[in-house]
Amino acid sequence: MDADNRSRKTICLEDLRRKILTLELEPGVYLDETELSEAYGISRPPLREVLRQLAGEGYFVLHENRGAQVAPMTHKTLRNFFVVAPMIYAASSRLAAEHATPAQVARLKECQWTFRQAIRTGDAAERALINERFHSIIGEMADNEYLMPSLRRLLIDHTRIGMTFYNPRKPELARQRELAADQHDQFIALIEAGDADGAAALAVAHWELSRAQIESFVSPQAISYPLGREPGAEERRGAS
Amino acid sequence: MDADNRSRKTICLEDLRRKILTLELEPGVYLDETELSEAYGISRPPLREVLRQLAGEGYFVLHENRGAQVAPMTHKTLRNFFVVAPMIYAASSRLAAEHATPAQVARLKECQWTFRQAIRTGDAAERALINERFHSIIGEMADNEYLMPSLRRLLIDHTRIGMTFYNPRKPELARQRELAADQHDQFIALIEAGDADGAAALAVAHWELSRAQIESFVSPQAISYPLGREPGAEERRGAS
DNA sequence: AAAATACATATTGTCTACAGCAAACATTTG
DNA sequence: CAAATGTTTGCTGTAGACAATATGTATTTT
Repeated sequence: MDADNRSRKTICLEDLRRKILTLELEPGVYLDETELSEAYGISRPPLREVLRQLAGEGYFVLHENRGAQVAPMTHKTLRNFFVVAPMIYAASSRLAAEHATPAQVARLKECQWTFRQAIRTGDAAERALINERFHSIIGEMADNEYLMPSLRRLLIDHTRIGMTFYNPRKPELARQRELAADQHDQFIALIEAGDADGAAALAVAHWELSRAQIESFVSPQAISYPLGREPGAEERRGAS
Repeated sequence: MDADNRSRKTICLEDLRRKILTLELEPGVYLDETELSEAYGISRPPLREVLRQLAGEGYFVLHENRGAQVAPMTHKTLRNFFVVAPMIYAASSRLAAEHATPAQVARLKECQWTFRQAIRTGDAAERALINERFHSIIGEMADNEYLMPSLRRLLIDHTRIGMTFYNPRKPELARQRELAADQHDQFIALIEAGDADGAAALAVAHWELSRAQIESFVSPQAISYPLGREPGAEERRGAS
């Protein structure tokens, strides 16, 4: 029945995840069940199941009688993210180094190879998705069902934040991406060597790189105003 | 329509949670959708939505074409739990002390009052549920959507483990419960005072109490065999 | 003219009936 | 008698039709 062996329901699930991660579906927007079910060629009951599951994973917020809203990103969201991310990332990496199986390491290497490709040829969305998968695999290596839920939630918004603050005009981002990719290689080496402390430390460093990148967008360098004109004066004039 | 203002679907959701937390539904068992839907007076599609959501929260594991299985508890489960719990509990308590609102503190106090009652009059299941609620409220106080998923998952199994290793024959457990209740009072005081470090430290202490209790069941004190008879000799004789 | 209420419309929530898959049992054949 | 295959039964998965609720608009009343 399916060209793929994946069912249409599974396709729907994965496609919605992808669209949310890449911001193709913007945070906060409401989706129409009928439209979606028709788009994926399934009826509304299974679609609603999919939405419930994705709500459980943090992709959607469900409002009674109001439908499914793509998980919004507020100012508080970003703050909370910064507070928890390093702890969970470090813990995941540590456990990954302790528990990773050879098969998982192979998968991680393959993913990293794809990531290198994407850095050069791919677009921002593709890079973001592959990066998400890389860290997802590390999460799976950690093999801890109590840590995974928070990690999953973090990766969703880490990916979306990365997409939000992406700007193709900034050439220094390319250098930072190379650096990130180098750190990925180090992750693989440390995990393969079973170096838990090293992996945890690298996770923090990797996080710092990402954080600095985000912060450079959130509070960018001020432009130098001529003479002593008040910052924001133009905006006020334009708004009135 | 509803005697309660909660819909029957909500009742179903909450009742399944309760039954799983109290081990009324044992880990690993498979549930029949038709039976359940009839029991709660709803049809199968909304029931399936409920199951999907609860699967997302970690109460169930869904197997394709095989139905819903109450989340099983293996040896690995327990190990993983021990590894992650102190970190997440400490982090939650710290953030709770930093962010708790007066209204939330009031709710926590009310919950603690109920807990004290339950220690004397309630049964094991009631105590377990109220304890779960107490720590859930602390989680809500932390107000961090990235930390909450793991905390929720931990509380599910913490509650179930507590029920598993409960034995009404052990009088020293009553003393430990009093101690736990005292620590709850300290939680309230520290959170109200905004003492983040204190709350985090108390979380670790509270965890240690719980851990010691669990461990006393997992590896109980050996009985003293008369003379030099080999441990397990009886079992071997019986088995052959 | 403005506000409130009633109605119409669109969307979510639910139910019943059917289709598909899997496991267990019976039957047949080597 | 054993093993393999066919059949049956009971469950999960899905579809389409119906009910309920919320929102927006139009009309009426003050």
